Amino acid sequence: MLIVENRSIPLYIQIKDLFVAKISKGEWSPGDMISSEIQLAQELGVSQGTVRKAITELVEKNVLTRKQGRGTFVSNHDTNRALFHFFHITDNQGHKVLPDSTVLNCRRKKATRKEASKLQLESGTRIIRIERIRNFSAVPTILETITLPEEPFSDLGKASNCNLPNMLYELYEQQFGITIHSADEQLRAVSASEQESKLLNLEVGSPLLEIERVALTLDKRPVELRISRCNTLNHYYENMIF
Amino acid sequence: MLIVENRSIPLYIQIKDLFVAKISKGEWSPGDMISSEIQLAQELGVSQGTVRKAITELVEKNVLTRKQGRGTFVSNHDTNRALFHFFHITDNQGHKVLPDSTVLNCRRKKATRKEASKLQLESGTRIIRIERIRNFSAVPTILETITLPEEPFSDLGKASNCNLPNMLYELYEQQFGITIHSADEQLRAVSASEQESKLLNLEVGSPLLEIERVALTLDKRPVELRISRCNTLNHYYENMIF
DNA sequence: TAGTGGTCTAGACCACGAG
DNA sequence: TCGTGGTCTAGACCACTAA
Repeated sequence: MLIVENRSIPLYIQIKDLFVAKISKGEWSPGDMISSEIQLAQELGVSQGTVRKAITELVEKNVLTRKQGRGTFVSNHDTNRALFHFFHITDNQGHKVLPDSTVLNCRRKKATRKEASKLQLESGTRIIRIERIRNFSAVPTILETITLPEEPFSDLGKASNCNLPNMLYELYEQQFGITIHSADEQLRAVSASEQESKLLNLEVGSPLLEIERVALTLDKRPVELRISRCNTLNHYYENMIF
Repeated sequence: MLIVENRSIPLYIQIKDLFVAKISKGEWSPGDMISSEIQLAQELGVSQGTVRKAITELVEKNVLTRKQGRGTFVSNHDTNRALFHFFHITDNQGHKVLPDSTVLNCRRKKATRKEASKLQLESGTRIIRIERIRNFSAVPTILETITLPEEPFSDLGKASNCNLPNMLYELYEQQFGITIHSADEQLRAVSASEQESKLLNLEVGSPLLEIERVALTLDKRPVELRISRCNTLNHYYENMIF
C-alpha cells in the first residue's frame, strides 16, 4: 500500500483513515494484533514517527490499544469498557455496579417513524424490539426498550428463545461483527405510566429518568436505539465533563 | 528552570506538570501567550519535540490553545467554550441556544451539610447562595441554585445588587482569577414542588430533570455547586459518548 | 520577512513481555 | 535474548500570521 503524495492532507491523517477503513471493512478485527510500527512504516514508506502519530490518535479514540512489549491491538468490547465507557448509572454511594437483566419480550415488527428516523431506516423496515427490566440486587430499577434493524441481527434471540446475555454489545461484536464505538444520549424527565409504575413498584406518575441512546459504529452508522427509563431514587446518571 | 534527571518520570510529563503548576499559581494567566516551543526547549534543556509533546497533551485537555503562526496561549473561558463544553441542554430540534437568566435572590448563609460536603468546606462555613430562573425565548425552563464559598467570592453580587451576568464562569475567571476546568454532574428525575411548579408554569409533581454539578478548577478544587431543575418537555440533556 | 506552530525524518536508547 | 512499544533528540521543511 502506497500513501498518496497529497500535501494538502498530512500523511498521518491519511494513515489514520486507512487504518479506520481496514477496521470498518473487517480486514482488521477486534482483538487482532496489527503489524509493528516499524513494519507498518516500511510498508507505507514513511518513518516510524508518522505511523506512531496515526496510531496514537486512534488509541486516544479507543479504536486501538497499545501494550508495551507485546504490540498494538484492535480494541474489543470487554466488560470493563461497557461498564466504564457506556454505562453511566451509579448508586447514591457513588458505586458503579452492573444490573442484571430479564427479558420481558422480544418481537419482530415494523419500525415506528421514530425508530426508522433514529436508525436511518426506510419507514416500514422490519425491526426487532426487545423489552427488558434491569435489577440492582433484585430491585427492579430500569426498563429498557431496545430496537435493532432485523437485517444484520436476524438471528438474534430466535433460537435461544429470547435468552439474551446481559451485555448486548459484546454479543453484537462476537456474533454479528458489529462493534459499538460511540453513542448519542438524550436525557429527559418523564412520568411513569401505569404499566411502568407496576413493573418498578412505584406510584403512577413517579418521575423517571429517560435515556434515549443511539449507538453508533466506528463509521458512524446507527445500529441500536435504546430507550431506558430509570428510577433515580437510589441511583443517578453521572457525567464527568473534562 | 532545570528538569530533574529522574528517569522514572518521563521528561514530557514533568514539563506538563510544571506548566500546570505555573497556571495554577497564576504565573501564567488565561489569555497569556507562553514562550515559543524552541525557547521553552532551550530554557528547560530539552529538545523541541519533548516540549511539544507536553504542550500537545495540555491542548487536548483544553488547558492550552495553539494558534499556528501566532503562538500558544493559556485557554480562557469564552462563550463558545461555556456553550459547547459545559452547557448540555438542547431544544427538541437539536439546537443549542443559551437561555437568559433572572436572579430571584442572592443570600449569604451557613453551608448546609450537603453544600459543605460537595464543596469540601468545614461544616458551618459561610457561603453565597444564588437562585435564578433561566428562560428560552421568554419561556421559564430551568431553576438554578448556585452555591459558592464566601471566601474568594466575597464581593460577588454585593455592589451590583445581585445584578449578575448570564455567564458566571467568565465572571469567576475575570473577577476572581478562578477558571473552571472540569465538572462532575449527577442527573436524576424529580417531582416539581409547589413553588417550582408555579415558577415554571407546570402542575405540581411534574417531572423535572435535576442536574447537580460540582465545578472544579484545574487542580481539582471544587468551587461551585449548582443544582438545576429543568422542564424537559421542549428540551433535553445531550451527552455524546466517544 | 521573521517568527510561530505543524509535519516528517532517521536514529538512539529504555522498559516491558514472552519464550 | 529478542521484538515490541515508549521516550527523546536534532534537524529539515512547510503553512500561517503579523509587521
